[in-house]
Amino acid sequence: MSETFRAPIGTQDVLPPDSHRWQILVSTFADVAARYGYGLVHGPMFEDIGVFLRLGAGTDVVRKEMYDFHDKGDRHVALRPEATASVARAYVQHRPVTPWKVWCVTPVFRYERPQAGRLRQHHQVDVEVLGEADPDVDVEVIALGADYLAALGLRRWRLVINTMGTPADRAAYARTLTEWLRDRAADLPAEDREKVESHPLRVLDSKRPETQEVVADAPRIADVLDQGSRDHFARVQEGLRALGIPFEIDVRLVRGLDYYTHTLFEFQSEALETAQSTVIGGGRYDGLVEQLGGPPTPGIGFGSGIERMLLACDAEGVLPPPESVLDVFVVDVTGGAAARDLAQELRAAGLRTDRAFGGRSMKAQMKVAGRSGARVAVIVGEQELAEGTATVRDLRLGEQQTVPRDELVARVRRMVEAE
RNA sequence: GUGACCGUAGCUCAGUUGGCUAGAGCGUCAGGUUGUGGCCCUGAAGGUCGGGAGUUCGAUUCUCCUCGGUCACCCCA
Repeated sequence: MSETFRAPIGTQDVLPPDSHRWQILVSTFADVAARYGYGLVHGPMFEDIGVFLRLGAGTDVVRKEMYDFHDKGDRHVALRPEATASVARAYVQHRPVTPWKVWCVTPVFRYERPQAGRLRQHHQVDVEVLGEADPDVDVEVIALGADYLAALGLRRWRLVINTMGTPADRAAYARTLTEWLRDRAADLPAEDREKVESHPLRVLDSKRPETQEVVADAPRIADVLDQGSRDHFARVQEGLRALGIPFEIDVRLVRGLDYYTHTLFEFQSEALETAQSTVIGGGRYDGLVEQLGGPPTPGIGFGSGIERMLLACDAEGVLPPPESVLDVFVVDVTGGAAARDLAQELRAAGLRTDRAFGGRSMKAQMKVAGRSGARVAVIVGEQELAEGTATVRDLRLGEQQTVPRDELVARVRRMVEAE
């Protein structure tokens, strides 16, 4: 009977004033995306599960982390485990003119064990460009990410890039690597040994030191890339250098989604002490649209976790302290009708206004007014009510004056605007 | 999915070698003024000591299970 509930494991409520910080991130991202000419897209938070299965059977996100279920019409659907597949599906469905440059904000669901910087429902801002294979697009997308970090005021991060080449390059490399690893499997920890046949690339970026020792002189992807892939990657590096965006190449950077081709990149916060430090991650996915039933269409994009970016912002102390969300607070000890009417009048004039309810004492109402952060209190007592006036108090200076009602809005506005 | 640590009021935490009505600070609410906040003083509300089972004369304190939290692995934003 008195059972209580909490937010589900790995989810969180975002309440004021913290929700304000969210808005800062999203609006900052929106500004940057607009500066690059990207349009906003909204889409369903769930899709036919087939959309996500195209991410690849070797992907944990698909294999074991999906929130999937059968709806009342027995359709097998899944909550978004990432944004790219949904956007690609929308592209196939609507066939917009290319290059299609879009961004979105979306919740993302993954059935994982939560830890610092990782949730079962988190939120991402995301950009995607479909229909353009030019390596300059890779550069633009990465530059957009760097500008986002800069706009937030973050300085302690590094950009790591790598290339997977074409799907053929990738497959060839995986074969080469498997063969090479087979001979050394005995030296690998059991967890990584299991991946030799199934996901050889994942052995490369294992965190285990024993594995890193073995893999140190493994064959490199660069050794199998075709000329086109080499040229593409070279052009990306050239672009980043030209734009003054510092980066490092990490030949062991793999990333978990199977659909990546050519350029892969991650922005990692160096201010975060946690194990999860990637704040932006993405790459090119030239085969994905085709796998979703569309025409051969190149694509590239990245996702950036809002919660994790907030952790990075905290670690660098870059977000401004929350400012007051109110201009005026109306105190009325004559029954509340005056507060009701004056508050609406002030709001109609564009002033951010709140009031006390419940007919509390003036002292109690003043306390709420003080706590509200409003610059001005408008006070109506029996005296003001009788003479058609209101008392206007500057809560910061502690000075007040009684003015006729028809001068109220103008007076309050002047005080709010005054420094 | 695996492992470690943790679980006392809304929040941050005391506490008892197992034993009378479980405490503090902050917060909330009400007073200290006849119409006034931020400081100060007083008081009040608020906890089945996460839940269940066991050991015991007796458990918030010991054991087990479970749920939840945190962090790490895995994986990823």
